[in-house]
Amino acid sequence: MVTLEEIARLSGASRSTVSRVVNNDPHVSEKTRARVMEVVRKLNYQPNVIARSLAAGRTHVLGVIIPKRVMELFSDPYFPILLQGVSTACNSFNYAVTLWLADPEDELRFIAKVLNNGLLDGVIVSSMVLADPLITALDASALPFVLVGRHPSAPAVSYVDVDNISSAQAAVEHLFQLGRRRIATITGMLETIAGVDRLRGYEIALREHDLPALPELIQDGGFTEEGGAAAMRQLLPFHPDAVFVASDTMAVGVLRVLREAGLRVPQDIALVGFDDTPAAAHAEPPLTTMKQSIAVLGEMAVETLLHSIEHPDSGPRRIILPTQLIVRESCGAHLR
Amino acid sequence: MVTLEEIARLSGASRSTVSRVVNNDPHVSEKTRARVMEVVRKLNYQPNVIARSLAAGRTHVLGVIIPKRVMELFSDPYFPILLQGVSTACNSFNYAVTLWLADPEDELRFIAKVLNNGLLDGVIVSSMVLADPLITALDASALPFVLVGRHPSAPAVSYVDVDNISSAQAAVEHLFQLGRRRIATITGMLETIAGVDRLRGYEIALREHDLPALPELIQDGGFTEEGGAAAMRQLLPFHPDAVFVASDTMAVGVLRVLREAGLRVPQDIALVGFDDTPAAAHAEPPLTTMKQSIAVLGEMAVETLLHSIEHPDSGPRRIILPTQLIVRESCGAHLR
DNA sequence: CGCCGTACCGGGAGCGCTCCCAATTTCATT
DNA sequence: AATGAAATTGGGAGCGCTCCCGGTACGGCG
Repeated sequence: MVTLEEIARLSGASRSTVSRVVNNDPHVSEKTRARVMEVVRKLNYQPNVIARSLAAGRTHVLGVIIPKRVMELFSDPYFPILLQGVSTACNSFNYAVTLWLADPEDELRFIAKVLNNGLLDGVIVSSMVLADPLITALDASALPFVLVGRHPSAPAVSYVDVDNISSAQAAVEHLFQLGRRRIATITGMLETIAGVDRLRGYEIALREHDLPALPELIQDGGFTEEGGAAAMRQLLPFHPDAVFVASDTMAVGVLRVLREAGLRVPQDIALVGFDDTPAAAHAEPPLTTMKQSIAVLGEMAVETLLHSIEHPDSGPRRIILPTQLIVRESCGAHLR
Repeated sequence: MVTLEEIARLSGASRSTVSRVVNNDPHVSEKTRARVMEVVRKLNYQPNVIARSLAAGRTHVLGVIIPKRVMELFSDPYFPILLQGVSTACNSFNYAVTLWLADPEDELRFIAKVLNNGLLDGVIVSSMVLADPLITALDASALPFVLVGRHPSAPAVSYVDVDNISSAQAAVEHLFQLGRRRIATITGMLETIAGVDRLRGYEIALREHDLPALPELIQDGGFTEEGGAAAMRQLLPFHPDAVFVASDTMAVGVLRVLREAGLRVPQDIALVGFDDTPAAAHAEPPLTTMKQSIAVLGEMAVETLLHSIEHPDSGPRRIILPTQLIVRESCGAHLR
């Protein structure tokens, strides 16, 4: 292993100077810098990140914590895209990402291990589960962290999110504008705040039109394609003329069921989804959906986290990214 | 931060003794051990993994490298499940996992960074792309690594895989046994070895029955659901009586197209998939498929890697996990 | 009672780096 | 040419731990 000391010896500079060169410290003359760099390049020297971390007290490693249960939702492109955003941002800031899949069983042991072992400079938590003990523990620790998705039980923490409530409301309102009146909804997993918030938005939209939220028109689809299909089957006997589906993945399942039932989308029943995953555009018919930029969500999470690492006592930051209704065919807007 | 030294001071033992206790070294009397442990527990001491790594020369961190391009296949449950297997195994061996999404652009910089920075004790590579420069670099470095999926260009390395060739062959043979003769295939991404091998197995099965592999009956589905659907549309005019689909994810797309085309599965056309993802059982009709235990693949990768970390000069190991044909309805076996 | 072997324990060195402070050099200014 | 400030450089301490080596205590044996 090539060490700083060795570079120093070979370039005739001191360990300190080499360190300065490697770290782009301006207090080095151009001449020495060039001399040192040559040796660095020749030996293909790579600073040992472990030693650096120990000395500097920071590791340049961020953690992403994903509860195992949430991992089951991976078939939804949401998480992969989020991870990609996180990874991209980390790369550009010269940070590394470590992925932690939290096992709910040994949650406690896990928390202690992650928070105190000194490996992480900060963590991004995509806990979506309400009342997560992880959040409490994180809040009590000194480790900087940011949530992806707001969290009601953690009042004063940083998070990055979209406004699920008003986005859902807007999606439903769009259906109202197109003349639909018997609007159902298929909700996401209701242990997640996104699931709850999107339901909330649906209810508000109905209330604005002085309509009651009928229990038979609200079905849980659990954020999976299968769940969405099952929920739609429950809905069928009640003849909704439109459905707000809380994720595109579920909407794909819904479309399948409707096709099997011989219902035409959007003539017989209109559909609006959420997320704008790639599948939405390819669906048959193409899905009208509320777009959120999941990758950007991940990137912003990193930026927010890095900010609170650099400025430990700047207060919490909340970042709300915009959403946008992408009108395609499943809502029937093109028919009018 | 609680340090070893502090525990030592408070428990009246030396730094060394505390270290021994923490690391379960047997050369400590029960009395001192108990005394030390009490303080450890009271202060909730967690060893600093960074300092430990520097001193011990190993980090207890494994890397999983996934090329960004492969990441696009995340909508296939394959990767999430693989990761879960890796994560589970690491947890049980007290290792941490860090996920590296390799950007093909700055591949070189990336490789240097990962291989030499000292953070990783070893890496698991799920490169599926043929002729990957990563493999070459890894091979040249001293870092232990194991591939998930064999790699033809890397002869003497450890890997964990299933026998894709003979598994595919068996799947196609099953269709022959059921009386099908005009058997088509939808292949996976042919830049991946799994994609190539499964095609290979298909060809062998045909040859065994003295049938030529007709180009019009071989379509590329790229391992995605959409790709599978598109490939099936290409196949339709040639009226196959059976299709071997190289992944269940693609098979789901295929089923959709067949339904739209008014073809009955399995009466008009039989289907066999690959993987046995959860979707296979839920498909309509339930999908006959060649099952591989993806999570076990991940676990074995970890075990293999740890083995070669502990025994640096034990030769490479190749582990081939068994596959199993799961007969459901899409192949038509239940009709006979 | 003295000796030796074993079990247990403590301290020093060192992992490769950063950071601080002090020493040295350079250079503009009078 | 002398002076002082600024730029550059070098060395030491130390991050929290492991590992090695040597020391002490204790027991059994002749």
